Amino acid sequence: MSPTKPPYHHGNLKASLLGAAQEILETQNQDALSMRSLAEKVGVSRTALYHHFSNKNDLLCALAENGFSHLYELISENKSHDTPAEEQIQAAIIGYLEFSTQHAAQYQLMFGKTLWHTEHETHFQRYAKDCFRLYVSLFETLQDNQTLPTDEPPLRLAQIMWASLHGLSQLMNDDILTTKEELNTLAEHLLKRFL
Amino acid sequence: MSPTKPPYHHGNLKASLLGAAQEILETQNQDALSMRSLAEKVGVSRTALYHHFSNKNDLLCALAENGFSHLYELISENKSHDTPAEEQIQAAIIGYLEFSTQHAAQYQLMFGKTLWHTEHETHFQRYAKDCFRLYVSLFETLQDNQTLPTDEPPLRLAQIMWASLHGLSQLMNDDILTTKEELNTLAEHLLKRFL
DNA sequence: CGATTAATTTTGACAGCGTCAAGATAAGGC
DNA sequence: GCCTTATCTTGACGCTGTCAAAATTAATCG
Repeated sequence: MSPTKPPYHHGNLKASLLGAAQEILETQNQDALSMRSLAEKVGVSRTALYHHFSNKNDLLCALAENGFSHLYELISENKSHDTPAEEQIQAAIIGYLEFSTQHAAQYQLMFGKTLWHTEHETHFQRYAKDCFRLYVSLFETLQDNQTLPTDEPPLRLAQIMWASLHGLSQLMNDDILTTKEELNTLAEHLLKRFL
Repeated sequence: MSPTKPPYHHGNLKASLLGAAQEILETQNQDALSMRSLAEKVGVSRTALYHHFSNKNDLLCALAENGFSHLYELISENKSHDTPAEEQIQAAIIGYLEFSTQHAAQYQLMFGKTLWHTEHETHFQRYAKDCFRLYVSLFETLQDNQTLPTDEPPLRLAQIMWASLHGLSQLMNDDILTTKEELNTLAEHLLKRFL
């Protein structure tokens, strides 16, 4: 019947689950995402999920990792472009804030304590750190360009910038900052402070 | 027997509950704080709490408000002291980070989406905003002192500073920044960037 | 093609959660 | 001392994540 007929049992459940979960995150908030509601949305029984994710935390990790891969591409794009250096960092800031505010629930997940407070380093955490390393290298490039001051190591610059962007994102997503305009002017001031 | 004997039924449950809840937040994390476990810890039945807090959210608001009052005093102290202006802002930064990292779970609560994403403005939110206003006035004073540059309105300065501190706090509390030393050096760099 | 193995999904169950309704208890005001 | 009112308990409901065991289906091998 359908062009992409599910091959067996349900079909490729894992992908469907991730897609449906993402959709819940986009349209509702994080605690609307329960294993049971997700199962129902996809049309399988409550425990079918546990053959593809060992537990809820595992599923959340996968979703968060998708988020970091999104961020990874965003940073990559900015690096490869042949745009002026000053616009590059501007684009990085704007891009970051757009991502964090347009995918608020997913962003919350990516930086939430749930996935970071673990005994051993997880695959997800390694991926996230790779993402941050790429971010640091962007700052390195911009220092070589003389776009950014070189009085501090690129790691420090990147850390402070990330922390500031993270703080702004959180305040925005938690409705403590109220308007998008407020966010934009703050982003501008932040940029000015760095150049 | 005891010098402060509980006057009736259980005693002053509300205060006991807040105390016990605070203790859970200090020693464990936020999701260890359940209405039922709290009731058991204090020695009453599950639903006794609902005569003092209309629901769990209400209890969390009270805890978060305590946190803001802590922050409020912290800022007040810095303002009243006759210390040099430059040390004032340094103390404000250090004090903020110390509070946010030493009371991580409570801090999470204070800025978590749960308490901020509401239909109408709550008492808790009004209190928090008062706290922020005091913070802004600190920046105002420091601009009058010529300690801080006056090219931007104090509100913007305060917002960016708060966002940066908030971001640092979150990264630290979520174990994304790993060491206290890293936090301290970042705080120094942040201060340098503002002066 | 048929039988066996392996992957997948379901049903049933358990403990924990927040919270409502109804009843029990005890304190304070008259 | 009675009555009102505040306080607390027991019972219950629906929700959650997750385990064990059974059932179903696909893949594989002879």
